[in-house]
Amino acid sequence: MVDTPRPPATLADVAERAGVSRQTVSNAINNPALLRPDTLARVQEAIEQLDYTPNQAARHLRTRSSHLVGLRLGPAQEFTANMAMDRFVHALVEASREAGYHILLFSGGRVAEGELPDPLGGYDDLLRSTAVDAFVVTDTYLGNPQTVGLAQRRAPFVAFGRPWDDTAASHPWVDVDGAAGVEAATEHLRAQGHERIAWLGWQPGSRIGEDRRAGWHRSMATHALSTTGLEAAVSDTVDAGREAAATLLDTSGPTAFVCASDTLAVGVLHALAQRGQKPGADVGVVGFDDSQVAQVMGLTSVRQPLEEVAVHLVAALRALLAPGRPASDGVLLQPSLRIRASSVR
Amino acid sequence: MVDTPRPPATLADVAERAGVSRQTVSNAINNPALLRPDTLARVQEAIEQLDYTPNQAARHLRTRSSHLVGLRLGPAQEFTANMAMDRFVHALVEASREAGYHILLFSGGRVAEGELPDPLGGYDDLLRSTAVDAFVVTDTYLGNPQTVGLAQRRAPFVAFGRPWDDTAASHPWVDVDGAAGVEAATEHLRAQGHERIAWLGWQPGSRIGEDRRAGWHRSMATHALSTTGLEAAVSDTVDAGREAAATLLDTSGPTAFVCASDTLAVGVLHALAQRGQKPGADVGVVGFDDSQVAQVMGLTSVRQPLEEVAVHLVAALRALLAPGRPASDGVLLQPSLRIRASSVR
DNA sequence: ATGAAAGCGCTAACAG
DNA sequence: CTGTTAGCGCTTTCAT
Repeated sequence: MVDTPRPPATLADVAERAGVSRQTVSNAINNPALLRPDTLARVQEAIEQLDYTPNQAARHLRTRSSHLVGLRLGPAQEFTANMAMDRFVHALVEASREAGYHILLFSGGRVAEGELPDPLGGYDDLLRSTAVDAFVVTDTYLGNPQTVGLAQRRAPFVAFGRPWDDTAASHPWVDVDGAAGVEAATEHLRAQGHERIAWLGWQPGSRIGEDRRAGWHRSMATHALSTTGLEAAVSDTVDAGREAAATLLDTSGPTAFVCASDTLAVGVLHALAQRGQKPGADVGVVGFDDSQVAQVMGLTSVRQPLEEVAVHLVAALRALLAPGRPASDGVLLQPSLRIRASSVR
Repeated sequence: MVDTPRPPATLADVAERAGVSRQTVSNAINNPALLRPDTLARVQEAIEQLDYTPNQAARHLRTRSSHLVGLRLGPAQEFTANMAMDRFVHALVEASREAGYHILLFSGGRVAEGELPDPLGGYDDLLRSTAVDAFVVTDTYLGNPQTVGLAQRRAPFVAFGRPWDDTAASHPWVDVDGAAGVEAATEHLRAQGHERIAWLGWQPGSRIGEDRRAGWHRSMATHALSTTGLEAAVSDTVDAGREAAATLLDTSGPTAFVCASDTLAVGVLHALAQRGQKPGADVGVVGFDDSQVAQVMGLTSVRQPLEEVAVHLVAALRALLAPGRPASDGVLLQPSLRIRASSVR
């Protein structure tokens, strides 16, 4: 009753069945145009009948290409980055599939208390063991030791995130224009009649944070609105956001908040609830990331086009791995604003 | 100035450098006990100097084991499942790493409007092409066509999720005792003095949903509390949860809600906000999944031990792929209750 | 304890 | 257009 799990068919099996040589079968798969139509048909029929699928390992060994792309899941990813990571991974898997690639997840390894994570942890082995063809690097917000390190090792990779201050960088990258997103958010609040629009951002040192703040500043300048006393820089937690919002409300009476993250925006919502003020009607609030939290709480938020990011990353990957390496380049995509109750009067 | 990217060292390179045969180097890596200490040391030194890492493709071809485990990311994952997926994937990657496995993500493929997704979409090719050694199957909540299908194909896999009604199932699985989690949640609300505790669940047809509901029912029975008029079954959205909660509050005056998901619990919070009632102080609310949303909104929630689930899954995987296949078995883990403001008076 | 030979399944290069 | 030859880097016999 037990149908013995026969070993999968090989090229040789197909060749024999179709009455051709192994090479011809190989061509039928990788270069069908080279075959005469009738031969091709015969081979394809044999493939069908034997339910043949090429052995990846053998192909990989021969062609030195695994069609695998490595993606490192950070050691206990930063909360903020985490909020959108899920969507990004989905998008990347989908985009890769269409290009014939699979995503290989790996971990940076556990980081001991008080130790800095090895920025290249895990990359090296995967690369040298020829387990992956290339990497997608996402955590460029840490500064960019990994892009530099990978470049030194001549590892093929594409980055989600600009090479901010590394002018020597010469790898392909895709990023989202955070400043433009925040600017649109600020414009939106202005259009709702707000003039005292506060910025709730992160502590200095994050290029991403500085970029987003710039969008607020630009918009305020455009409308000749004062920004003095209207900003705070805190760590990316709900509590920090709540406290900072409360202080700002007490000291300089903003009527709206633009935040560097949904997390901070939720903090603002908490502060408003504590004082019995209604988001939207009383005080406008906009977050960043369009996380599930924003969707569920009715929080207006800047949404990164992660699906598009993924498609561009995969396109860059293909170009990178194709024979004639074209010049590296960067792509900057525009986010969109998801307007919900928290910013509408 | 360009340091030519020399091809990685091979076994032969190491052998030559160490003055031994290739085979001895192979043994040094896979079976060090076979070597004389001094030979071993010499080989290891050569490995070090040449920065040698075994070529995965060659090893894979030879041993027929890729050390890759496939995980399918569902086509536009159900919202609920999604909320905890991120944490699970992290946990799985981490657990796999320690066992020398990597996670290969693949997509079920896009599902056309109105079409049912192919439950085995993507699995087959990966398996026959020897790209992965095994699978982790997560979406058993769909019923379990994939476990049945995979079993038929004799594909090695372990499941996160019980084989509910498939008594013939003989694969290893790990699951979380949802009923126990909900029971604990209900007990907690009872300890807070609540007697009219409502259940807000999903529409029938989901074994997971029925299981969770059973926990509520059991707890209510234990305390001889009536459940009549105290339950609603809706689809898993915030709006549906809000409406159902409002109706229940109007018709049968519950003082607390236990919900099948955080999504529904958020709906309850919305309903309370609309009537000016305070979660915790006025009406107790407990969700399920301990998602970011719960953490950020101060929602008490049942938390699945996903890290532990991952560890058990990987252990099962190792046993499955090891020579002497031990009998399959299941593991049922206990969730814990994360108590926050929404359930405390 | 070490070495020699064979071959996993495939494709690149060349020959016919 | 099709077939032959060779070899990717490794591990598994089987000798020594």
